Amino acid sequence: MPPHTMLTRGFFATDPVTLARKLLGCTLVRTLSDGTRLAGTIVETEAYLGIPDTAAHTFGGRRTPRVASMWAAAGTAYVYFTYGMHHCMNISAEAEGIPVAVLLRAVEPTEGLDLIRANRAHPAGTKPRKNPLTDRDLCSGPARLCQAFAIDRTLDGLDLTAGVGSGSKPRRMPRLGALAVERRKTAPLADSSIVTGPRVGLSGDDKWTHAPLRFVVAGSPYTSRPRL
DNA sequence: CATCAGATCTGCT
DNA sequence: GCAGATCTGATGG
Repeated sequence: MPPHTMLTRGFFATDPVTLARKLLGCTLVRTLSDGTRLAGTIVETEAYLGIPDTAAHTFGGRRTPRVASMWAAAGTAYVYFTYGMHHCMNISAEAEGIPVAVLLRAVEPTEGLDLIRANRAHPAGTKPRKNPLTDRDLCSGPARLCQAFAIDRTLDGLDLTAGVGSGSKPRRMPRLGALAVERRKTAPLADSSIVTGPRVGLSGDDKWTHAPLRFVVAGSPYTSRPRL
């Protein structure tokens, strides 16, 4: 990916609600070790507000090795494993020491469709899928998009800005550019084309459970369920 | 389309 | 031990 299309640290160094909105329409890019490029347009995000947010992994100031990336500098990948078989990818926001992040919930795949389909049809170490997949089911969910893009814990802690801009050092620097976000070529999406709703999969029942912290591109058929 | 059980593992109690 | 920012296949309308 040409350097000028990468997002800088400054892009991510804002509050998670702002970042969740700004990320819509940007391109998630996964470059495999053999150079294969997988990409998709981000169409759904969720903001997690950290210490006061009962639904956030860092609620109450929790700071364990697993959630270290949420405390890291803006633009750090936070990839966690859950339900015994799924990965989910977030991008940390705000400055180092402020444990907030944005969960990537769905993308519209645009490059590397053949491999994306293969990754979803027959995930590594599992039995091949029984039923056929439609294109809109390829990346319409946080765990689905990780499967499609071969994103797992080895990418946790990666600096998505790859050193562009100023800021602190990344926690980890494995394969440079293995994971990145490209900026939108045009202006950010207008508020009128962003629909909000409550976050998905929360079991609580407080103001955080129902807060409109989920953001989707209006009318996109590539978002997850429940549709807004 | 809606609901539901099962899969399967990590982190924390 | 147990709950969890999930997904799939099956069943019923």
